[in-house]
Amino acid sequence: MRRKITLKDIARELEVSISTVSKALKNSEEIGRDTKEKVQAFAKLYNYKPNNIAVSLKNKHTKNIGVIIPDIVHHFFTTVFRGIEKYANSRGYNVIVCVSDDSFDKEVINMEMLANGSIDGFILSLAAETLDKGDFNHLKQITEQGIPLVCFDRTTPEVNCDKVIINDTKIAYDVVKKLIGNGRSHIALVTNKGYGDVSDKRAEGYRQALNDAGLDYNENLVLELTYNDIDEDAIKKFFENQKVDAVLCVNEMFAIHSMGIVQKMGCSIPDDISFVGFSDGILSKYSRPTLTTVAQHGDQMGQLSAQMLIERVEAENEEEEENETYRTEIIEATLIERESTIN
Amino acid sequence: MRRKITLKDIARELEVSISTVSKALKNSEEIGRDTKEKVQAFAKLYNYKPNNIAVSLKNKHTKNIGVIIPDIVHHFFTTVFRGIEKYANSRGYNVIVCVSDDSFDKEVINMEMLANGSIDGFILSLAAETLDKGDFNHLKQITEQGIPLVCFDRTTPEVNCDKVIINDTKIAYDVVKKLIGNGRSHIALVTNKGYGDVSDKRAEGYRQALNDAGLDYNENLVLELTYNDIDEDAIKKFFENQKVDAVLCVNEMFAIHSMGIVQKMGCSIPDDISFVGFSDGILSKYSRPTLTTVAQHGDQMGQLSAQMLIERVEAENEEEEENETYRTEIIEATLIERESTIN
DNA sequence: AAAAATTACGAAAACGGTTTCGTGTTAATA
DNA sequence: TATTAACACGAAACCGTTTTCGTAATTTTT
Repeated sequence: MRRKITLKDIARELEVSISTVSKALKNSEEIGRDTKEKVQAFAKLYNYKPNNIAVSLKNKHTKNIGVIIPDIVHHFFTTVFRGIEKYANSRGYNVIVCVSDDSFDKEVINMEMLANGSIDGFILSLAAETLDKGDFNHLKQITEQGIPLVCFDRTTPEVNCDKVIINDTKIAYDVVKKLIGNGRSHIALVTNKGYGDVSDKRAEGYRQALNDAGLDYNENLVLELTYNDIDEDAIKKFFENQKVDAVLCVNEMFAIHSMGIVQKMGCSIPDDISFVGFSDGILSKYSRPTLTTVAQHGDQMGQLSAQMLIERVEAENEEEEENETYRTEIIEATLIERESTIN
Repeated sequence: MRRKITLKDIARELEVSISTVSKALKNSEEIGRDTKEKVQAFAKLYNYKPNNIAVSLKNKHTKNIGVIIPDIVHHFFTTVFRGIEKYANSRGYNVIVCVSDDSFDKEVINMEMLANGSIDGFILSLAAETLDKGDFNHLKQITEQGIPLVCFDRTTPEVNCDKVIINDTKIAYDVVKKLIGNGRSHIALVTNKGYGDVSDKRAEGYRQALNDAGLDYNENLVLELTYNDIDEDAIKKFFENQKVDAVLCVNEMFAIHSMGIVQKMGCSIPDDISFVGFSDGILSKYSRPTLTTVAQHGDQMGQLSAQMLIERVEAENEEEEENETYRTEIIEATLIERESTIN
């Protein structure tokens, strides 16, 4: 087993000083032609590569970014992650991922683990439990320490940092408007039981669209479900008891389950009921009928998040003064129309 | 912005030496009661946490493991990753992910980036291009440097390292045997165009089962597709020209696409044709009909990989002598029967 | 009371780099 | 020829820890 070669080894072997070797490898003007060539040749021969850890310690940055997401087996987060990884890599950064499992405690622990020098900045999407709890002290601590933070999708107004979100309210509004335009008037909303921000915004858009069209907002047309434990009976009852001709679901899963159930009940999609979901995942493309859905452009979201983070990280390195004005970038969601709606 | 506090800061503030602080925080017997309490209280008050990078440099291990996978927006890899992350985290390790995008070059670059001190060991699944090319020098270099390596799923006999795979051949054999038992005799195989190992093993099981049942292996019953660019016309022609009453697909995508096409052709599933896929992903559960599929237990695979890696990493730390006998663990795949087959 | 042992701490090296500054040698200038 | 500038390199500090070893001061033992 050949251990990695260090500057010291090269210096000893070539009978020069460590600093000379270091400079020679950086092609410094300080070092003479011959010495440089000698050192570089030797380094190449023995495949010298600087030790990342040592460089990090010295330079006070790691070229690592920490990503904390609620779940990884989840199409949307996965696409965002790919965007992050792609951009980060292109800038020479590596990505450390931790999954919070939608747990507040895990989110806190993960952040603390990474905040002690392992990373230059964080990208995260809040755990459901954190959102429920409304406790964001761990995030505030991070930002107070001067560690850059970018939140995407599941964010909170309570913490000051860069954010990347989609225009949830508007797109939900547009979708419902469109359904109304298609002649639908009994439009249901299938949403998440009690956790905030994203679902709420979509619900808000839904409500506004109804309102603007002169339709009443009817609580009975709103079904709340739990993502990880979808209650099929509740769905069944809901559709048995309400007259519904279109459904907006805040995610793909709810849409797929609901579609399956109303189909079993003998309804035809989209003739009797139109369906629209959120987050254009793999199921939407392959369900029967295929599902009209709001694309959240996770890849783009990830890339943009990474870009914002890295910009801030590198700005911190250079300038002393910090720019305390945080940006909130909005990615335009787009509707992908498929068989589950009538155009 | 409160910068992170260091040992030096504490030492200065409390007018003791850095070593005393370090020892006091570790509850060393060397340090007197009073001093210890004073230091610990101060550290707690200012929320002192040791700098990971410095500790890594000193201790020669990072508590990071590098994971290199072909794709992250892919259910199987995603579940494996979750397993890795879960286990690693429980052992105090963090996970750095790089995606190779099935590209040889990216795989090499990513490994080199991480191999310079950033990680204690690798877990990887080979890029398709690497498998095609048959060039594994980058892996050999890694192991020669004494960096532990665990390969999962897409592995190669050419490199000596720990491996975690499923019993591809046997499960494919069993599945085909079962299809035959159900009275099917024109059994097709839909496989990957030209990349090795996993698909080949499944094909081998397919062949053996036919052979053992006295059925001829018929090349015309084997369809080769490209994962990222599925040729629907080819599928259509295939099923038009061959009499087929059961299909084994080496992945879920191929199965879903094929099912859709034969359904459009007027075939009934499973009455006319049974379908079985590999890797129990999200589509299998929600397709119509639901798809019988081989579960690869990605989560378990990930956990086991992480466990094997960490064991080796920590063994390296302690003992001087290395254990050069590598293990290959086999995860038992299981068939999940759904509507696409007759039981 | 002298010798030995213990206690409690500090100095310093080490991990592997980067970078500033100083200096001896040669080349250019006055 | 004396002075200055340019060149080529090395010493040493530094990043933030851990850890070995040395040593005053105190306590215990003879």
